[in-house]
Amino acid sequence: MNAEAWLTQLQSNGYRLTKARKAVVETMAHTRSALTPLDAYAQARSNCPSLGLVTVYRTLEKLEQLGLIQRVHQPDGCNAYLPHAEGHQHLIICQVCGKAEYFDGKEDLDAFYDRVAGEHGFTISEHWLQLFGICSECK
Amino acid sequence: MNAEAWLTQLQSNGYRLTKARKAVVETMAHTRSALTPLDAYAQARSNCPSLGLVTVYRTLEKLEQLGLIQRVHQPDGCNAYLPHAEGHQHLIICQVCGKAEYFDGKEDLDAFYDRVAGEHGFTISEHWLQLFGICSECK
DNA sequence: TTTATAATTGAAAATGATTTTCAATAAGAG
DNA sequence: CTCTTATTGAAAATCATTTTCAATTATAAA
Repeated sequence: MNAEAWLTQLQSNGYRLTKARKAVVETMAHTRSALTPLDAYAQARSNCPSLGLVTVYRTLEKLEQLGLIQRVHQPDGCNAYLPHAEGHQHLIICQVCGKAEYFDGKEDLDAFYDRVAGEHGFTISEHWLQLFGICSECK
Repeated sequence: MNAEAWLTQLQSNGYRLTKARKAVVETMAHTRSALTPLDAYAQARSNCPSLGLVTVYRTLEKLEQLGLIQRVHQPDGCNAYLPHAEGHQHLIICQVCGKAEYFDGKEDLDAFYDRVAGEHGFTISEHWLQLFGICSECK
């Protein structure tokens, strides 16, 4: 998608552009499904065979800190990452192929969240909404 | 809450009622906040000082299989458990004291879920909705 | 360009959570 | 009460992740 922009972002934050980092960025910036460190490692090694798993962990950590990727929680694990989408905080995920898409439900949900929060006497600071199922291609 | 019923449930599934199991059941059945294995271990040991952490893991596994507890995913970890609530699949959780409450939003949300699923060409089999914030007591 | 320096690397060791192994114990059927 | 077998806790094993460290390499300065 915008691997170039990610590299620029890394560089402007004082990080050096190495072959290993470029390979991980390339992988993460283009993925359509959430990748675990091991997934990213396997894919990125085709661009950089000498890549070590440790570097994948370190790069994912930096990308998350810069807000370029985000951790995705799923029934079968919580250590996979997707490109972060600004203002689209909800996810719909295919449990067969793993494809993840963001959707925005702000208008529909905010009033509902407020009502629930009020009923329980809570002040809400964060919310998670994720739908799991099967995409049209996997049906 | 219904620790007795949980013990009956365990027994009728062929499991023996031991002091260690009773202590873990007592803890999990009454908790108002999600407990990690270590949390449950610390609490249950006041009822059964000889209790081992391994037995906590084994008991939580059985309780989950029987549908008496469920795993709760939170920003700071995904290995905590709450009593399972039938038909109330949504959670609102206090990030200060950890208190968790279920809420039912079926009528409000099902149509929305259907619309999103349709727009993305998905068939939905499961959904997660969780609100995080601060409860009235912690404000 | 070349050089110098400090960030980055991959391998190996360390860590921390969870699981497995195993001999001793104890629940519960008879 | 006795016997059988599930269950126990401790220790060892495993697995994902993090840290350590000497070697490498990106990049700023000469």
